[in-house]
Amino acid sequence: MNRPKQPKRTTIYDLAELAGTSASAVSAVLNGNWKKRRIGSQLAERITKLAEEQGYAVNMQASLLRREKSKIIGMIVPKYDNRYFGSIVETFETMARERGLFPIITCTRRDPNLEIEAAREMLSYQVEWVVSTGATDPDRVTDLCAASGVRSLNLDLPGSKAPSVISDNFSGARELTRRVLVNYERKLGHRSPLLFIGGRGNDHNTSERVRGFLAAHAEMGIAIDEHHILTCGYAPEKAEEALAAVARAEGSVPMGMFVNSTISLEGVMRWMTCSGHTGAKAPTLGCFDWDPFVALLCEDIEMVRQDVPAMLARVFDIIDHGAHAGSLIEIPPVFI
Amino acid sequence: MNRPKQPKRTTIYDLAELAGTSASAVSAVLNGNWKKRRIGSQLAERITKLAEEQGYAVNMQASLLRREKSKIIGMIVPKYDNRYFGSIVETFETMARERGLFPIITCTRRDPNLEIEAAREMLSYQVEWVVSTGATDPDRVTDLCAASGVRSLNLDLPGSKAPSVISDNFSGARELTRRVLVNYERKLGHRSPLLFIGGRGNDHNTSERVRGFLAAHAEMGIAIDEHHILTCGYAPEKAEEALAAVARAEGSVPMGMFVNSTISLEGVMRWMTCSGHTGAKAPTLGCFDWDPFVALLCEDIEMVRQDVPAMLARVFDIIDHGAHAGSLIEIPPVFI
DNA sequence: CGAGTCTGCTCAATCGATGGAGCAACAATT
DNA sequence: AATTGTTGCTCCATCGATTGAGCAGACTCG
Repeated sequence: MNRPKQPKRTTIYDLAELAGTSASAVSAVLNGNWKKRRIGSQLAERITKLAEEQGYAVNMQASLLRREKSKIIGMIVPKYDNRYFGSIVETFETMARERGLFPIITCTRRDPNLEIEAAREMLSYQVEWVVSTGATDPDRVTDLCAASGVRSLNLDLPGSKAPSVISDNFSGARELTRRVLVNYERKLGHRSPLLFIGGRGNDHNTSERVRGFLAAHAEMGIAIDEHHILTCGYAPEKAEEALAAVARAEGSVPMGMFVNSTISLEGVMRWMTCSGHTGAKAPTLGCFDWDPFVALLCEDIEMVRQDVPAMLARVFDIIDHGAHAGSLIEIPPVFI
Repeated sequence: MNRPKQPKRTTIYDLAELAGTSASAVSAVLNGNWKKRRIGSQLAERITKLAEEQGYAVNMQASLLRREKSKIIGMIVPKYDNRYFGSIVETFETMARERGLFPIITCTRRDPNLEIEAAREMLSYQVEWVVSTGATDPDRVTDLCAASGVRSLNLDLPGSKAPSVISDNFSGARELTRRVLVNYERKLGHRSPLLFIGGRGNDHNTSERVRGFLAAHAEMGIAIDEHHILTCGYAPEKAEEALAAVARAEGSVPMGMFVNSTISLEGVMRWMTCSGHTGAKAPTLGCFDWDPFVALLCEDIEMVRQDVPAMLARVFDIIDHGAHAGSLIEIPPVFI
């Protein structure tokens, strides 16, 4: 730093004074429409240089207050603790920036109140769009946004009042179940129904995956034990406890499982480790989600990878070109 | 929605008109200092109810423009693809909110230009602090911020011009190395030097970890092969290639390794899988970072977990109470 | 030469919220 | 009755950038 530290930030008025010109000329030059405003190129250059020297940065608050569009886009996301949401956020940020939008992301830790709180805060920042990812109650967010004339959009979990982009849970789950059933038969020499674990029974994704799970069993003529559909929630502890409970009640646990997310898988694996179901005694697994370490380290698991790039491409397609309020776009997940 | 959709957002002027009062009364009521401004409680209540009914949300742009402090705090983060950065971001968000700060987070994908670009953008939004996490060139960010009178702070990787909060890499690496050396001896019946892989040779964390790695070897009287310190970068592919290159050149690879991050570990495991170093032939591993699936699935690995809550506690301690510009705070990582 | 056009700029209102200053109206005190 | 104090509000300048309107001066053309 060769300049004395400013007590206040440099403004266009400071630059105008330094350049011996007016604030509006400075503004026009710095936001690029000086040609339209017929500012001479010499003056433009002088102002640009001065701005650089002074380390000038627009005051967005002032700029946005005056402008009609904020170019800010908000995203609500439940957690950062798995690859799926991580890549959603990273892709979202990148794609938003490519379009000249400024992304604001808030993690709501699966707390419905925080979701609303976060949405409200985003509205205060004049966001143009709110993307609710995996929201517990997306329609409430949509209502809140609509009341302020802000458009919204659901990702991962659908809502009824805004367009939704989600994975094709039914087809993905059916295919995943098929594969696990085949693996199971190959390994143990006989057919047997799988156990479904993880997720919330009343969320769309989980119920669609259960439907796919049941369809695959039906296709292969395998009867299912309804007690083995454990939609116990997403937290690892829940899955761990649910399996332990089944083991306690029935003396054993099915040796083939459909796990609804990597988060639940963490609980399943904890249970496997604690109860000694490892190595040869490890169950045949399928997981509706992907993690690189599991893919590398786990012998007997089939993973579906949700197609995050395709999902976000659709999200921005809707942002750029619109969609019907209740439309549901289902993106096929990828098998590796 | 029982109200017609507003073409424009509700402002305090709209509310003032509806309540038959002035905008300043509305403002005073809604930002909570109506007692100081001697607004009657009946009017206050009426305004509050109206605001609720109309779904009013302050225009932060206008509010911040007028106020002296923005209460916005920025964080730059390299990636969202591992648990370490994920929990940094999640903890940061939570702690910022607890203090009434609004967090803005940008992922720079380890691109030095994006780091500067992101910092510049944050300055435009009048952030009060910028936290550079794992930044390639943190001092450049600090300079940029200082030129606008904005304070900054480094996390994970230190800089020389702003206070830095990092892991105690030396002690952590020394202890981790000791443990892996012991595990190796227990498993194979003899002592042998480990291979170090991952990270950038010229970054502070990596060089400190190498120092700890060497110290542990020296303590135990084990000589090291300098060719086996592979600071090949962070990307998984780099680690994979580096190991393949050693195998090609020397015919084999040391059966004990110190891996510098989970990202590099991903590459190491890919190499292990591809080259058949699994099961009994798997190397004894240590990883300076933690991942739940690795911890559960990998037999022969020792992991250090960086103490994210403690690190962020110190970060906010500095934000709340200050620290010297160049101070370096080292947080001991946790062994599980 | 005067009217019209073009160039290069400045003026001033504006966005919405905030807060210092001030003004009625009424109560309390001397 | 005159003064002082209190309550409950309103007025208006302000934050910094943007933009429609407008104004000199130079240049063009019939």
